[in-house]
Amino acid sequence: MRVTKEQAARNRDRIVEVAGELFRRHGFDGIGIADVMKAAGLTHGGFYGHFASKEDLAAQASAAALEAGRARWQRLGEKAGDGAFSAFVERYLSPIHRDAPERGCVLAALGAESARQPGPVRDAAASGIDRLADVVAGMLPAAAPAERRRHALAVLAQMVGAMVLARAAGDSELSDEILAAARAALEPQADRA
Amino acid sequence: MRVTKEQAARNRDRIVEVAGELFRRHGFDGIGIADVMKAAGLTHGGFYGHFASKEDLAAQASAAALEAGRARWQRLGEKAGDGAFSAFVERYLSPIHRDAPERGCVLAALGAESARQPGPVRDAAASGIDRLADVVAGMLPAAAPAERRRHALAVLAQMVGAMVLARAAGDSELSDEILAAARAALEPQADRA
DNA sequence: ATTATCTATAGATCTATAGATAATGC
DNA sequence: ATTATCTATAGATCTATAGATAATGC
Repeated sequence: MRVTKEQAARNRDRIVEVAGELFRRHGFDGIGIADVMKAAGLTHGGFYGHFASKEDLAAQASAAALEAGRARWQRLGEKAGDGAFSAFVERYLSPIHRDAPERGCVLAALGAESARQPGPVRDAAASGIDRLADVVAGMLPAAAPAERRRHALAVLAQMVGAMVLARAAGDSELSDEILAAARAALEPQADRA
Repeated sequence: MRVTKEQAARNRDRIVEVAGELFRRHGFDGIGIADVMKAAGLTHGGFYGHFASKEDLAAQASAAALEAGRARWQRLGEKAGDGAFSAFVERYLSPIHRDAPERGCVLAALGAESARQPGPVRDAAASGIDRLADVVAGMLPAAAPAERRRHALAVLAQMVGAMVLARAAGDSELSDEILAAARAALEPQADRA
């Protein structure tokens, strides 16, 4: 039953990864330790060798998924050059993102719930917002730093809110309408003063 | 133990009301039937005389709280006249709203979770978004109906997203920064073409 | 010998129901 | 007699732990 130290480390990483997906899809309270471990191909009892508690896992899974998202957005921005902001808006506000929350933005999937979680989970969310705002700011037209920061936070809010509402609207026509409305509001801002 | 028909109806309304508050504060999965009934001053077992299931209560509490919010926003708009949009933005994006989710916007508190709930709860959320967009549209500068609708949905998304992020950011400085950034982005739109 | 994982379970909590109780409303 | 509410509990689920197992790593 025992595995190598390297395999144990891989198992741990895998738990964090599948937990990130399952929490995003079902919410922190919608998934138990047993579900996570089963999805990772391990047994329930093995969990506490890797993590102190469910809260501990929630904090680590949040932080890891937020950082993975930030890195992906940054790569997208670097690849798209001048069109970075438009490419980002198109990608974020797509039906594909809406329909796959488990691989999408942590803030849209778990933002409201994170606010109710204990310290470490909240801290991960707050730090994630801060770093994502920096990435967005890098895609915006040149401006004074303070204005750029404000603009980035406002953009981030609009995208997260549009995704939350589009998902709440289910598979109705309204859902597509919300995504289109936010895209229409955001895209002109790619070359705003 | 038995009460009058009128009192029983009041009890039922009270259950819906306190459930709306408790769900907004703790999430659908963060509150049990026993908690709701205790807050309403009744016992656990009495619940199923009023509702078919927890899901049934969640749908009714969502619909009632969304409608109460819509009515309040509409009254605010009528009272503020030309300054309706600004007044609405100021009120919605206030620290007071952020710190009292149990009396605040259902979409910001439960939007992401509603998306994962069964049919009736989701339907209530979708219908709520639709009606709230109408109220917001009524506060916006005159324009072609289709453009007004798009604009209203984009505004709603930005406000809901800002509130979700401000709550996730906890009581950090970042939280106030997010609210201020969204206010700065929204208020010029009161007299946009 | 150490330790990563597994089996099994304790203890708490949650939804839902069954049956008793007692006051309303015919 | 009807019925709104209460007491009590069944059955499921969830977090966390204890002790056993077996393979690694000294």
